[in-house]
Formats: sequence, structure tokens, C-alpha cells
Amino acid sequence: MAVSARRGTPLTPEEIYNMALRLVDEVGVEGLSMRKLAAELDVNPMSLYHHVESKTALISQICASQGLRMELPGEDLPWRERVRLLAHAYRSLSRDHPNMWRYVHSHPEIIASRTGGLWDVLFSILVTVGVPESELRRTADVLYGFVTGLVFAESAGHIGQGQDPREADRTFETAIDLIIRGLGG
Amino acid sequence: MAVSARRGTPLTPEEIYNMALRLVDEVGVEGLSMRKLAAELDVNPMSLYHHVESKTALISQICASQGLRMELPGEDLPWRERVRLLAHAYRSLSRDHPNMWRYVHSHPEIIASRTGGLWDVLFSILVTVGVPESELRRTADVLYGFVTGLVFAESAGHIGQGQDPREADRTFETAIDLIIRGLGG
DNA sequence: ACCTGAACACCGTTCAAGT
DNA sequence: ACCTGAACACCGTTCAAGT
Repeated sequence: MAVSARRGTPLTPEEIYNMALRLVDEVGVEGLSMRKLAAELDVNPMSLYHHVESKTALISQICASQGLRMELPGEDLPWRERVRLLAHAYRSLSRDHPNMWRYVHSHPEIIASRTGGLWDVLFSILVTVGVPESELRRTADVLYGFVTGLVFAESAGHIGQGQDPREADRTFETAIDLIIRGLGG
Repeated sequence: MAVSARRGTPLTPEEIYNMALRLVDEVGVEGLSMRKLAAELDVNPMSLYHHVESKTALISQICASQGLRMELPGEDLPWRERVRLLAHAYRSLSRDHPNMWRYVHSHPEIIASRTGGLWDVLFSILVTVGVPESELRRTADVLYGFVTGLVFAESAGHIGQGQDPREADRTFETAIDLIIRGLGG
């Protein structure tokens, strides 16, 4: 029955993850501290360490679970459409939690496993397009770099600053068009 | 004549910048601390603040000065060649100080001024290609996102992990080819 | 002018002690 | 089992005092 003195219920990992993500949304990963997180949960800072190995582990768990939320396009669509949907899926992830993705982007070790189905879909698209076996890996890497880079530049404000959102959308379409044309579309 | 007790000569900003960049190369921006920097310079941590406003200011000065090192391609070259050279120039910057550029990438405020001549060259290339006035800004943004994203994914190890360097070079060429084809080349 | 030590308000994390 | 306070080894930065 040993329960927090300050709260009625015991801590759960989910509670911790959710609050951590909320804080990251507000103040960024750099702005998140175990102590602030604990305060927000109305708990002693050290209690967290019974449910979470470390701050780094906490962050990577959140990131991993977010990565799984990506909505991958179905196999039956024309490849141009699949490219478009895949790019938009990634962009939409990044827009839900920009602070988190900005961090992930510069800490690759956090999603060392190449984000689940994304790569399978990408390869399958390229096969459809007719990219030769020997170029598959290279081309997939290039497209990954392009799309993540664009999404990132957008979310970090490197590009399209102070424009209305519709303009940002159009820039993104321009990018997809360029990719499709580059792939031979 | 009031001079450091621990060193013969007074501190200079250049000394501080150089050592800071060296440390960033070794341990990353996150790993750099004013205290370590001071220790490395054999100086009291607080002495630094007579030459540098803050850690953030120090970092952004280093970044800015590095940005100026980019070697821009000449106006007289064919546009395909200029695209290629511009991309390589950016890549080579990032390879000289990967830790620093990984940081810049997620801290756009640091190079708020759109990295000098890069954008002029980019626009001029696109005009040559025949991109209509109304699409210039959008297309430049897209290319910027693509190239920085690719360079970044490469330097962060998101793509091309554990490959021999020649393979990375070929991936980069694949990227440039795709861009050129996408631009209508 | 330039340097310095002590101090302040923070970190992540360990550890021994509590229930 | 779960929680806790004190403590350790760090941060960036301010400030008053030294030469």
C-alpha cells in the first residue's frame, strides 16, 4: 500500500510518458527536466526512476511510440499517390509534436531501428517505379533525406518564414512534384 | 597589466572561438560547457564573460563565421554544374564540423540571416533553369530543404550507416541527379 | 581594463533509509 | 514494492571584490 504521500494513486509509465510529451510540446526536449516533470506529476523527482531508467530512455520511448503512429499508404495505390501520401504522413507526424521531432532529427540513435514500415513502403514504391535493384538503397536514402530535411526545415523555420500556412502547403507540393519528376514521373 | 594569474597572455576572442570549435568537434555542442572551455584555455570560467556575452552568443558567433566559409560556384558555369557545386559546398562545410552543423540544423535562430550568398546563387540558378518568378521562392526553399536534409541525414547516420565512404559519395550524386532531373534537366 | 572566488539557481542521478 | 531526502557532481551566470 506504499503510495505517494502527495498523491492518491501510484505512478504509471503511461502517465509519465504522456506528461513528458506534453512538456516537450511546451518547452522542448532541452527544456524538459526530470525535476519539472516530477513537479508536474506532483511527485518526488526520484520516484520517476522507479518507472523509467533515465531521461534519455524516457525520451527514446516517447519517440519510438510516436514513430509507430505514422499512417502508411496502402499497397494498391498508384506509386505517385503513395509517394505523396508517405511524405504527407511524415510531415503530419512532425506537425503533431514538432519539438519532439526536431530533437529526434539530430539524435538518430533514438530511432536506430529504421522507423518500422516506412522503409518497406519506400522500397516497394521504388520497385514499382522501376529503380534497379542496385540503386534501391541509395534512392531510398535520398528520398528519406529529402523529405525529412524539408519537413525539418519547415518546422524549424529555416524556410517559409512568416508565410501563411497555405503557402507552406504549396511549397510541400512543389517538393513532392519535384521528387516525382526526378523519379521519372 | 592586469593579466591572468594562470597564463602569461590576455584572452582574445579568437582564442576562445577556436578552442570552443575544437571542443565542439570533440564532444558536440551539448558536451561543451563554459567551465570545460575555460579549463582548456587554462583560465577562470568567469574570465570568459569579459569577451563573450553568453554561451549562446558564443555558439552563434562560431556558427556564423563558419557559414561564411562556404565556397560558392561562379556565375559562368552551366546551371547543372552550379547545382552540383553548391550542394557539394554545403556538404563539405558540414563535414568539416559535423557536430556544429548538427546543432545549427535544429537551431535556426542561429543563422536567421539566410546564410549569405547561398540564397542568391540558388535564385540565380533557378532563373537560369527557367523557373517562373512566382515559383522561385518555393523552389529555392525546397532545394534548400532537400540538400540540408540529405547532408544532415548523412552526418547524423540516419542513412547510409556502416557503408564505405565511396558509397556515401554515390548516394549524394544520386541525390543531385534526382534534383537536376526534377528541375527539368 | 581585466581577472577572480563565492554564490545562486538550476541539472541528472545514486544511495541509504523509510513505509 | 514503492517512495523519499540528502547528497554528489555537474551546469550557466551574477556580483562584489581584487589588481
